[in-house]
Amino acid sequence: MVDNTMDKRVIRTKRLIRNVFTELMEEKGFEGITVKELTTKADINRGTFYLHYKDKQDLLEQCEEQIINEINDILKIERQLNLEETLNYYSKYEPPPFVVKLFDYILENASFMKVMLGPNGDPSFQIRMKESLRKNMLVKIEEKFHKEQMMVPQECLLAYISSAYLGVIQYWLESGLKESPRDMALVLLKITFLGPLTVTGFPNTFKS
Amino acid sequence: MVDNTMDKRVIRTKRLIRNVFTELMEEKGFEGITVKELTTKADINRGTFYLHYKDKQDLLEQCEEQIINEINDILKIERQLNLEETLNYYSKYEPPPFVVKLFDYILENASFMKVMLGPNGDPSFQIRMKESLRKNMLVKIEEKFHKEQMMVPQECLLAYISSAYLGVIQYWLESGLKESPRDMALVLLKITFLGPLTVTGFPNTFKS
DNA sequence: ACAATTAATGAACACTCTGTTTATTAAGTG
DNA sequence: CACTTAATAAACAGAGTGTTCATTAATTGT
Repeated sequence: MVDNTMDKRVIRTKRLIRNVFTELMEEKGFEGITVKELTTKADINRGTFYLHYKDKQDLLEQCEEQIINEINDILKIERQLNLEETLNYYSKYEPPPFVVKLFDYILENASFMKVMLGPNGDPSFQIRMKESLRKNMLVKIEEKFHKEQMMVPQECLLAYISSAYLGVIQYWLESGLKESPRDMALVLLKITFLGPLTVTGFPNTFKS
Repeated sequence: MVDNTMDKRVIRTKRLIRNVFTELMEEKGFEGITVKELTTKADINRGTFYLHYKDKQDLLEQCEEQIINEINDILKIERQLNLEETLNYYSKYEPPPFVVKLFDYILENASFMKVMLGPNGDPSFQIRMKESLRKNMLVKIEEKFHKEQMMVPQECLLAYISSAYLGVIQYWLESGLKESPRDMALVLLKITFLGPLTVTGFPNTFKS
């Protein structure tokens, strides 16, 4: 537990640990990881691990903390974007830049994100991701609307959208990142604005 | 590992183990549970645990298997419901019965579901839930539409909707189950058919 | 370039939990 | 009531944990 982040040895060791940690999470999940195996695979002394982390839970939390902070930064920068501006982007078939940036960032950290949001991942990390998405929602509902004029409870809608967004991110990671960040941002924009039913192309007779 | 499910003692012991398991999952998560503590809290001999389960992983899987099977049964019974029929329900502001039944079942098993879908839960269980939802989707996209007429990749839309559904279920469990199963089913129906933007009540000028 | 600093190592420690086995006790069965 | 079998108690080796300490090696600032 030292915070001297300047020393080359510390940087090297921490990077080693984190890389092997990601691999092992993918392989056997957090439960299945032992500090012994982790350090053996990273080719460092087991005692060295405890110089930097309290235990493997602490390692997990430190990794997650960094990612969540960086994602919050991306979403925060352009927090001012309101619904009209977003609609304006949509009318030009152009996704808002901060959504593209989010997908760019996920792409850069794909291996970690894929593991943490996958079947061997950490559900509390998924919840924190949804929390970030909700606080910086594409459709900024809280500021714009009063609860009364909503057709469903506001909390339900926020849960719906933020979960849907995370789900699409999970699909993207799981299916091999074939679409571009820009395309993915457009997908979210389209489904959210047009609605799931409309994007299927089903002739929508009752809506008016 | 015995399958004599008739004996009163077996039923009692298994029920004890599962109840304490749910409590401990809530408290400290799967990682934090030890067979020792589990059996102490359940007031049974540690050896007895191994008479019924290979290890705690096996216990988790057996519990999940049962729930997933029962949910699949609920969703399968009415699998035949097609989009027109669902739209018909919607036009009468009445949710399809099988969606209400799903929420009824979740309510009955609320403590287990809340834990497994919460921050200390099992992400692979969440994935299996989404899988069940996708296979028996309210909007039965696969049968009804060709991929070409879709405005976004079909897989993305399926990920979007199934994740959104699960997210609303998670919200419902987390927020104390205040709404009725029928109300929750209606919420899903509304958001999915009208779209997230429309249900906010925002004047929708560009859609036509 | 060198002395000072400190990260990394290797070995050892007591401790906890695991999964299995054995003989014995107690409960449920027909 | 006799039979079957689930539950118990105690013991076991094995594996991983988190800590300590003396030693080695790498990095830093001057």
